Amino acid sequence: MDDREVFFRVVEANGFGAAARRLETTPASVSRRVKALEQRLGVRLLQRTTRKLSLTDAGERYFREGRGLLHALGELEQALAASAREPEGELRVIAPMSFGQRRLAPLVARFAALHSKLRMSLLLEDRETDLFDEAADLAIRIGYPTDSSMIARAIAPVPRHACASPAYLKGRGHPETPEDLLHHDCLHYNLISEREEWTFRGDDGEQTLAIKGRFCSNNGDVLAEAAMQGLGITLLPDFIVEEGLAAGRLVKVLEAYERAPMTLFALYPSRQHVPAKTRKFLEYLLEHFAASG
Amino acid sequence: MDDREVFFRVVEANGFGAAARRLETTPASVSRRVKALEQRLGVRLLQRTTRKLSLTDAGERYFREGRGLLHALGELEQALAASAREPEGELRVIAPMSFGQRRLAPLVARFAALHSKLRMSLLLEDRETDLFDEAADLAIRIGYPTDSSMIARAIAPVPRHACASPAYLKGRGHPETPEDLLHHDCLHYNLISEREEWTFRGDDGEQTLAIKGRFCSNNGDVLAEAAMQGLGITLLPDFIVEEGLAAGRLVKVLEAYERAPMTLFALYPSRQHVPAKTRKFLEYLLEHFAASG
DNA sequence: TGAACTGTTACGTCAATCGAAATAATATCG
DNA sequence: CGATATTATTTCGATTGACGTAACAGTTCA
Repeated sequence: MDDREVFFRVVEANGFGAAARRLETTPASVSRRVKALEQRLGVRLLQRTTRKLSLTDAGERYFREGRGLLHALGELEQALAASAREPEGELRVIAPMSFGQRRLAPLVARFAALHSKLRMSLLLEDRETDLFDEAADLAIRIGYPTDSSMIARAIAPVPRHACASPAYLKGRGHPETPEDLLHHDCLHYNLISEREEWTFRGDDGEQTLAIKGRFCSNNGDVLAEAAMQGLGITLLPDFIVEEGLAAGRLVKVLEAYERAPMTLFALYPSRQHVPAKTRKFLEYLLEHFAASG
Repeated sequence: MDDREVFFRVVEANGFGAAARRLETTPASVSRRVKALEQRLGVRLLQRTTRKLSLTDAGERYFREGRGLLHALGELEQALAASAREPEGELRVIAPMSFGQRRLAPLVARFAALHSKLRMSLLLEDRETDLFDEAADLAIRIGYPTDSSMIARAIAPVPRHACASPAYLKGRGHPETPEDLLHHDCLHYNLISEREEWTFRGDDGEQTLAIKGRFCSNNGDVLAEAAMQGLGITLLPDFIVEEGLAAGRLVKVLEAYERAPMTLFALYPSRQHVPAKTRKFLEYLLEHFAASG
């Protein structure tokens, strides 16, 4: 409690004892606080006998003008604290392009609809962006967390499938085991990992293959499109290839093998005092992806 | 130093270390203060890496709006402290009627002329007034201090003379010794002391006489006038009787005897944090009465 | 005159705060 | 690419400061 606040309460309560009761402390403490304030200002604020109390000129002015200022400051601080509880202001989210367009955008729109005080901004970029540079609150990533100064919160596993176009498979043959991929053109996604390696697990154990190919991109849709054009085999999240699969333009391969786990992550700056907007959005994401499997 | 101030300085200096240097403290302390403030508000204000520093939404708003408020509060406090140094506002002085009219009024006027920011109020009352009731800063008294909760500052001795009118002395005779007064009508001033006693000191030692008379008043001019009308002998300050003496309407008696000391006092509430207006006026009074003997 | 009330002071205790140094993390420079 | 310098944070021991209790002083009211 600020000394100033104590003084104002003494004036309001018109007495040290009364102020002490309202502040839930002792008259001794109140007396000391007022004394300390007077010492600091070098001005006597209250003229006091044991029985009567009156403001000096300085005290009168301090009460009249200072109280409003301190009160405004308190209001401001309370508003800030409230902003930590109720989402408001702007929530800036960074996400990969494909995932952002297909999965995040509808969620973001619905979340924004839930919180009228909140403005949302969804930045889709297929590169590792700095949360500071973009002044973003949250980054959605698929793969593995790399930035050690951020908190990485796993949201959901990302199912993937290896696929290719029917035409490609007709020409190059169906791979039946992971090793068969070594003789295929593989379309590599170069945002998540620099190493061109795919990992599969089947009945015969886990295998990591240094795949090769003639085409790579940092955009899943581009890879999917390349696959549909017959450029090779891709290993992409289901949400990217599901359209192509449904349309028959892509066919799953090596379905019997479990693909290396990929995870949908949210990265945010710190674990202490996460703003409500960020926290609530995270909860919303978790809820949604838990429900949708 | 307020935690808030520390935070604002960090933002201004754009760094904890830089802020620490300006505040003449350690980065450790600054870090703790900011952390404490964030804890108190429940909001993270600064997003910090070891290298970069950026304001959160809350921090931005707090800095933008809060800084002005705290600054205004600081300005106000500084102005109050200054008011303790330079006389301003209203200075309310209580004084006895006769002394106020004859001696104080010109001084008050001249003092007010010296300080343009000061308004002066001179209340003349021949009774023991409460400084609180009158909201006064200073009371001038002649005699002895009685109110123990006030500081009594002696300003100057008050010379007095016993006088009577020539007519009275012609009819009742000149008193040659203090004891002679027991057979005279004495005009008593009943503001200063309730006891009707006068004290004289001569070659033969000190004598206190329980005087008696048929007339008393709480106003010196009334007593002087009564004396001039031949009602008896008065013992009054020189500033009251000097006109009558000069005009020959009063004559001094018992001049060889030293009268009991009376003193001009100033009473004010407390010794700590005396406002500049009060302090300066006291100094002015002391200076003047030291010069005029 | 005594009882009840009010603000202040004294004092022992305990927690908050401080500075110094160690630590962790990250730009920058060779 | 690795070493260094810079920056924020944490730890630790010591000190300072704040608190409540209780005694005190002065004032009002019955």
